[in-house]
Amino acid sequence: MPVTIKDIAKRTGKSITTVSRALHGYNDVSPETREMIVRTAEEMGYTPNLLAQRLQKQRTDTLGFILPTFGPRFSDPFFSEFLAGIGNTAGEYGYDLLVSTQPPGEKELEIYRKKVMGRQVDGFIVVRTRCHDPRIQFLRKAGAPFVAFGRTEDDLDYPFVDEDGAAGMSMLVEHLLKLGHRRIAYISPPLEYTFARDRLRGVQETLTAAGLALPEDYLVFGDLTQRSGLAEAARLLDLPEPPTAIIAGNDLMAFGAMSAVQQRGMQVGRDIAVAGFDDTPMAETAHPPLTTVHQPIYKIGRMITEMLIKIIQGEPLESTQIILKPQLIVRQSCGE
Amino acid sequence: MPVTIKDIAKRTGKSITTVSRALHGYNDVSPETREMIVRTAEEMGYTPNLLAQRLQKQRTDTLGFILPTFGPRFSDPFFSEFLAGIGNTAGEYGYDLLVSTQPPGEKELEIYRKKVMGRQVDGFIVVRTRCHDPRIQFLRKAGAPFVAFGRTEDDLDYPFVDEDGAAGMSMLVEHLLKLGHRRIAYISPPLEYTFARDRLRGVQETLTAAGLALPEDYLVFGDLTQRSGLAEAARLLDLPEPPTAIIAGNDLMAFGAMSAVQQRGMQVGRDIAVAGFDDTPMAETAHPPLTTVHQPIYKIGRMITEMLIKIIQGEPLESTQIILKPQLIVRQSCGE
DNA sequence: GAGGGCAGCCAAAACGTTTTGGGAGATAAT
DNA sequence: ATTATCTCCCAAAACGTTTTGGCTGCCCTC
Repeated sequence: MPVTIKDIAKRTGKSITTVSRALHGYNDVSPETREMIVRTAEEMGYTPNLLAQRLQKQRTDTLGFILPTFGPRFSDPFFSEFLAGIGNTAGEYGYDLLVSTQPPGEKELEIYRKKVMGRQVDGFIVVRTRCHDPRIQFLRKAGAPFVAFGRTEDDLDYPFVDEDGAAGMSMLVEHLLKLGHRRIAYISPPLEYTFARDRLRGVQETLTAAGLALPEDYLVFGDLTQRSGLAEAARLLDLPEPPTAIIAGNDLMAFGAMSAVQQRGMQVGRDIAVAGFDDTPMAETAHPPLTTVHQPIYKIGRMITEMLIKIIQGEPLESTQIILKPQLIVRQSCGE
Repeated sequence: MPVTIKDIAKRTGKSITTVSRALHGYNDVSPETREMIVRTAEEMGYTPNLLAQRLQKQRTDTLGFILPTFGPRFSDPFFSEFLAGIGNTAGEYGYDLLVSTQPPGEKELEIYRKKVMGRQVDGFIVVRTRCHDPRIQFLRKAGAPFVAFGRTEDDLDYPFVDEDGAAGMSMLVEHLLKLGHRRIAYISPPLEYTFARDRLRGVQETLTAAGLALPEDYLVFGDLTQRSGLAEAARLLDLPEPPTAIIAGNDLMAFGAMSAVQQRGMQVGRDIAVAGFDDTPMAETAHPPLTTVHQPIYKIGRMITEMLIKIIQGEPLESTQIILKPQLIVRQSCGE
């Protein structure tokens, strides 16, 4: 049996109220009584029952996060880092983190519903926003606090942090153009994701502005995994007129593309340029080091968590919609 | 105001008891009443308050998992996959997953204490066991259900799943010996981890059995990151008599080692062999594909979660201490 | 010596459930 | 006509807290 406040009351001969108030530092308890209560609490190894506290307080001090897993062998360095960001921040502010893993789809919304309406979490962190995201529509309607990583295409007013993916891609394409590339291909993430559209738009607009275009067979689609990056890059390389540069919509697919190039005995950075997006930790230590667009993933995790906590606590936010300017990281995978 | 069972009682004119029992399918409620109650509950958008349910039931239906993050840019594909395994399994069994991120150290135990004693979780999943692991000692003493991924060196009786790291390394070293390598170096994870000792032992014993030894300058230590794999491999390659094969204690460090080799203009698999351990998804799509020892990470996550849930529910386990036989995955990073 | 103010304490309600231990009324068995 | 057996229902306690709205003495002040 765990020891409760009632046990302490009995032991000290004080009332439940007094014990509770003593432990919380109210000033209507005499110093001696407080001291005695605190001491016995410690002696008896008292730990408050968080469930009871929360039920009473009507707050859970818990943040919800649903990790979009795709298939069993899910492994995305992006999310490890993001999770570290929100986990550490939540911990610092005294919040817990309730994580569910769920592929997008049918049951996804049901989880959000259950957690929110069952008052299991105070707020949600939503990632990988889709163009018309049912999760955001639901959370808005339910009046639940949340912050999203990424925008939707519906013109809704809700708090989010996002990176300017179009600008990032634009910088990347400019860089490749400057290096003399004219045949640039793009491996896009699925277009249901808003960030995928942004990035694609960045690629297309910049090419168009340079008097080029993104030919149909230079635009292929991967599912964000390394494996699909390899497969799609292979298809590009096997074209009658293969590209001289391949941009992938995220680092993971870029790594796959690098492997595809190398499998053909070519050298990345010399024979063909490969670039990614995200700047995951591996980009730096890959061979050759990957030219990519930096997203401060960990920091974004922190920002989003802090925003969410402020919203929950009713504090005002300086700005509710934040779009970060990307940064081009030039390494060796596109040559000099 | 969320709608409660009391509201339904008022609306239907039935008692709170009856509403609760109707919603839970007890058979002492007439079919008509039940039907009516269920209908109004739905109409009113009732969702049970999980906090209240849990307080009453004295069970949280929540599993705890503390993710050991090292530094802000934490990103370990191993844990993504493991997390997917436990997350999905927990979800299937109706359990929630409470995740904390915490570097090993001081405050670590405090978190375990708070979650367990505060009755916030029904049980814990412990990973990256250390030789004398204070977490395991604590959980045992507290009588909290838990299952560990990995053993300790204390001879304690507690449920765990582990892979036979020594056997795995043994197979790997045998493989390299068969390929003719005699100068084999090893990048070890920190020896505070039990798995690191196992793997090192496997390397040493197999080399010794072959009449070789692991010279002192061929044994270096990394911190499991790709970056440290690169740095340590660089040191090995700069030795007056560099090794012809480098084994890394995990895949991530092996990737770093591959980069170090390639940076020196050498070709992995031809000029020098590199091998890893874990068989993370990237091993297959790396260039060259990495020879490594397979750990069914996702499946282990599932197994551990299922074991923990059984323990919590008081069901008997077929076996409480499981040691999996490893599997050598030969790819191209060690040549033919 | 009445009144005010203060320090220190506490009973009871509340949070939203589930479960216990009945109890009323109808029907069936003796 | 009594007893037993159902069927359907419910009041109240319990889970472990926090908070509200007191109360009791004591000391001061006039």
